[in-house]
Amino acid sequence: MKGSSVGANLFAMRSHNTALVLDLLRTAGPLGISRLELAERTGLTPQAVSKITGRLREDGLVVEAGRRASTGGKPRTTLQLVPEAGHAVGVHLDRDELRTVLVDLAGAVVGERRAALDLGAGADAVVSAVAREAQGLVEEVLGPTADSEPGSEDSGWSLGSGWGLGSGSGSLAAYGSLLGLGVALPGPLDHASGVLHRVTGFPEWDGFPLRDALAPRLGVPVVIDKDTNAAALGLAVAGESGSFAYLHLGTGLGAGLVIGGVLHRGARTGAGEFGHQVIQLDGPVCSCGNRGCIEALCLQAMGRQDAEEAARVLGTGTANLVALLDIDLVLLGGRTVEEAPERFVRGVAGVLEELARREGATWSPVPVRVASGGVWGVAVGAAQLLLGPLFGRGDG
Amino acid sequence: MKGSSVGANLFAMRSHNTALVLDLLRTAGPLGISRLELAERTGLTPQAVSKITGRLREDGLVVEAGRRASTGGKPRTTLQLVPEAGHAVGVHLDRDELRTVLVDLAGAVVGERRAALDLGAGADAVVSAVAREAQGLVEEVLGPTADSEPGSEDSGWSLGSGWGLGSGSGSLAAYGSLLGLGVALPGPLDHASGVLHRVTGFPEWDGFPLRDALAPRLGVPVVIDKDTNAAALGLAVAGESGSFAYLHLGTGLGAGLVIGGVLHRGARTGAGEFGHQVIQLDGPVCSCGNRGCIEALCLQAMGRQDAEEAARVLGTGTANLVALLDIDLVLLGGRTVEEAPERFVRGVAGVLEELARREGATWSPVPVRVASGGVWGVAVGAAQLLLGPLFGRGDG
DNA sequence: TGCACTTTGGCAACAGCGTTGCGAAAGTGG
DNA sequence: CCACTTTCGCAACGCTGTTGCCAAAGTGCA
Repeated sequence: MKGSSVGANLFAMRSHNTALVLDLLRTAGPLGISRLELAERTGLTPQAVSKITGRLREDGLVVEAGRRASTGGKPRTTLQLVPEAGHAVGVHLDRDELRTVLVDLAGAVVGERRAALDLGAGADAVVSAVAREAQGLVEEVLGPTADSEPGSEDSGWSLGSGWGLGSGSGSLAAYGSLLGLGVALPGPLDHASGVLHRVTGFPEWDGFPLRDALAPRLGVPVVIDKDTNAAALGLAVAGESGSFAYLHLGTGLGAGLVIGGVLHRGARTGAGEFGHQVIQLDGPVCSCGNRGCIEALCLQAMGRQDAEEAARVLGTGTANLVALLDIDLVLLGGRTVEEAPERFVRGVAGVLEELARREGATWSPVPVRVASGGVWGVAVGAAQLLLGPLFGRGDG
Repeated sequence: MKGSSVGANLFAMRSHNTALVLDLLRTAGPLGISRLELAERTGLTPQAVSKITGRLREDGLVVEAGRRASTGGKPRTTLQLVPEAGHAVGVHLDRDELRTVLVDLAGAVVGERRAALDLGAGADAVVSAVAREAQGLVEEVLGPTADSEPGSEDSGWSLGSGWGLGSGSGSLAAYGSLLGLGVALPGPLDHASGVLHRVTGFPEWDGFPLRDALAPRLGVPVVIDKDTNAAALGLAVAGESGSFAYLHLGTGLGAGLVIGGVLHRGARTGAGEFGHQVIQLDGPVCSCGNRGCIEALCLQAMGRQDAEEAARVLGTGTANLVALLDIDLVLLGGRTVEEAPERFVRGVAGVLEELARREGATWSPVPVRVASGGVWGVAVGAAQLLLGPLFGRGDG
């Protein structure tokens, strides 16, 4: 579990640099970016960038897009990511609904589905529903399986193949551009092993190996994570740089932490436990059994229709978090926030501003914003569990 | 400020692998470690390890130490770090005293000094005192400057030279093995620029460029950091692996966070602000102007001689931190802890155990221990600000 | 005592990485 | 039309870790 206690070799170096270049190409979007600009921003020499982008072009991930205006010499040729060269399915498994998206390499949502779901209906029913939605969405957007075209389409290359999952089996294995499927859901779980722990309110899920139940059935890699982590990862990939906290107000109250551009999961995927931070010693009893948790105080205030107090409670907890980690930004999301975004932003920002004023801080207070992505944010972030590693985000 | 947005080249790869090998050699201690064992633990091939250790031996950092027992073939040759090949000075600048240590490459303290000091005596006096103590300690332990031996001792190599600080100037520049000096002190400060901000209780230090005041005078690199960060770094280098929090109870109450083996400073060296976490909404007024801070509640309880309550307050704040970051270990240190270690350990551990019990946790509660290092821990950690980068710890 | 066997670790050749030197390509501007 | 600027690829290079091979240095059995 030590940070980077593993030796580097040439392959690792190439992967690192390739991911760096791909990430810049992705960020540049449809406008493209020139080789020299890539060189400046990575610190690599122009020649190294040429070699790397040459490989990417051979692999079909990148194409030349156009030319910049000349500044007195040969104009720069811009390069562009080929979005359809890679896809990932993202699934947001919530207590009462199932949102599924198909995301391309550029991070664009190219298809989405929504279905009602009862998390308490049992493992078989839920796993089947996820498989059905994912398969349906992929077929709808990417068309029928490539198998149906018998001509040996030997254009050489595909991102999704060769994952050693018994290729050929599984309903989605034939889609060459499909990297896999990410599933985001609430309860405590273990990202590394893909096993659930005590999904709150649904004891029958305790210990269920969700990843290993889905992967063989679909024939593509599956990654699972907490909903808050997925949303935070999605925001990080979408362009929020540095260190930030994503606070999710839905059925519960959780956080996703991105520290230095990297999602922080903790040793047991337990990081981000925000709702049960105690900010009122001997306060009201919470559903978790403890007293004075942020969640209990927040719910109590909301029950009294006292939105001001709820925002103050949330703000105090956020101020603790901001001070402890010295982060740059706070993003709010989740159903409850979507209902009255400005109120929560103002409430939380108010507490942080007062704190900064009181300390006579030399820095301006940490900004508070509503997270982009809306109700689909978690599903998109789930897809980024597979796309992120290509760009050097996450544990790939 | 993005994590690792910089391209890697062969030099970077070599540095990384060399640091990895050096770290394992350091950890192995005087017993030594064989080339094959290094290969297994780094994932490098034996031949690569042979090349790396060959360079280190040429540079005088490593020597062959002995042989292991044979297991049916040629016995493994063990390698050992040469501790005296590198040194660093660590300074703990506290409100009323100045502790200075000289640490060798293996992390052993080879000299220490303690002097009374008044942080309010003004910048000149304090800077002079630091310079005097450091210079005195180095001369005492390492002997008179190498300059005094005119014979061209061209054994080739030295860690400390060539730092581009106008070599030759400064009283310590002539010690080839001296990597530099680390200074740890309480107040808010900026690690990157080496500038102090509002050292609590001493407004005259606001904005003082401590690093740039010391470095030219001593002629060696100087790094400054918060006392809690230095102590945490020292513990990480000393062998505490994974993620942990170091809680320092001295004049104030602060924390140092090590996440995944790496010290987390935050964007403005502000991370670890623990004493002013609010855990009692509308609680008693704190010196910081806020209400219900851990520090205020703790001091209040201590004032009532209520050590139980103080430990419970500390435990509650610690439980918040542990849950938020999902860390593996809590270490306690500082003068107040040294006075009654067991009481604090039991108090904090009690809160964490109760929490785990209430949640019916599948994992055992996070362990709580007293930090090794005692009252010299901060000074040793300050020295590790310079030694750590050699072993891949920190921003070197 | 001798010989087969095991294990270590260095030498030499190698493949792959980014780097450097150089030149062709493709513009601008007088 | 030509000098100049800038981009970017080819070829040679230096350096990295890797592989194949072999000497060195032990153990264990006949």
